[in-house]
Amino acid sequence: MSKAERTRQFIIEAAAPIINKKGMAGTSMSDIMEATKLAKGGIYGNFESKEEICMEAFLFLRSQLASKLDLAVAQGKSAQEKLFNLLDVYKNDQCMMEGCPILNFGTEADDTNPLMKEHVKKAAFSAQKRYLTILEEGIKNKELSAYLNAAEFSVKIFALVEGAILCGKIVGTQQMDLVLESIKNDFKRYVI
Amino acid sequence: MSKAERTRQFIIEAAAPIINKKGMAGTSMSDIMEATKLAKGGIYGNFESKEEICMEAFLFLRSQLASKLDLAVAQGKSAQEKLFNLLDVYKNDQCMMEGCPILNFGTEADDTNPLMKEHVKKAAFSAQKRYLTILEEGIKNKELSAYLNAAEFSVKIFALVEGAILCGKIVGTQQMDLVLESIKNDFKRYVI
DNA sequence: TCAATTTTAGACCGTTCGGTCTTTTTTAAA
DNA sequence: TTTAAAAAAGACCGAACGGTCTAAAATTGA
Repeated sequence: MSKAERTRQFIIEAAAPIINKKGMAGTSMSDIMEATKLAKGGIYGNFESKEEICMEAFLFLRSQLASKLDLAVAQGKSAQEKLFNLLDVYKNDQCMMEGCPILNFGTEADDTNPLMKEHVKKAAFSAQKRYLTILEEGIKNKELSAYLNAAEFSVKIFALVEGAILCGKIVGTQQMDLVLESIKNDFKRYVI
Repeated sequence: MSKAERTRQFIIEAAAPIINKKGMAGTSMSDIMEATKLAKGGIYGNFESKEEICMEAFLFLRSQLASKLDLAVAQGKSAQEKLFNLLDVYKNDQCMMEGCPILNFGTEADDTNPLMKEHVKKAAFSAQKRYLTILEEGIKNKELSAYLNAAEFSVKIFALVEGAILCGKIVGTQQMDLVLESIKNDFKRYVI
């Protein structure tokens, strides 16, 4: 890994939480300069534009979150454990309190940035896919009722989780926890 | 209504959809000047700052949406009709496609603008309250099971609706419709 | 260790930002 | 219709914006 590659990665990781918090339009290059303690040249030597940094920041946040979620899922032995572990990441991980990048970047990019929107769309699909896999395996293993429509339910869980995060940001964590709990209750209806 | 009051209102209504779409940070005064065909002086004679315009824009969008929802609810005769009418506003009203102001302003304001956050919080509460009233009346009228926890379910509906809107923006309207339908199915479980 | 190369600093660029202020125009009461 | 008051125009402001470029510094292979 060359110096430039390391610096590039360092910039991405320093900028990502700021952009996630303040938004793409709301984050200035000087914010990123301050966070990295780098001068203009140090940054623009590694990136073409602020937009490129925003892209990479999103991809970084997305894969960072994906890793945490995948790990949580992997540690569950049953479908229920897998799903509940996953939901508990949202509930407990304070690093997550900056907010879900899908929610943050998605609401900002949808009308302004088609390329970013496409990346967010992919991220949403893979989040849904993660739910889907848990549910389908649960059905296959006879843990869950075959009457469960896994495809639909995975989208519903996704919507509930994103809605829960919004509740958490705006109203407070009690509401977020309440919604996350309701997902668990919905799920339990299908446990055999 | 004085000239100034009319102009003020005109600016708010012209700026609101732009701010809702591009975000507060992403909308510039020149965007607003272009939309209103007014010069700087015409705008700053009626507002102290861009932030004030953003505030008023949010309050306008919020009350505009509230009116539509309240009307839809009022036209329903049963609890089920009321709720379904409400959900159909989100499903059908293309004016709504700009996105829910609670979602748009909420994700941007949460870390940056405490006053705005407070207004969004109030809006979220009153949205939940609208669901709550429908549910509580439904229980009182023996349309809905007394076992329904109206307070919790109203928060869950709120989260699902906001999640549905996000799905609609990022992935597509089919997913939004799917989630909105799932709310109806959840609700039906409590219909007596 | 040294020289070629890569990487970073930071002065600099034009543009756009939000906001002010004086002048002109429009409004509206007499 | 006149005139005092209110409202809008648009030139102007300093600051901050994203981005460039050259010179200095740090890295790296020999």
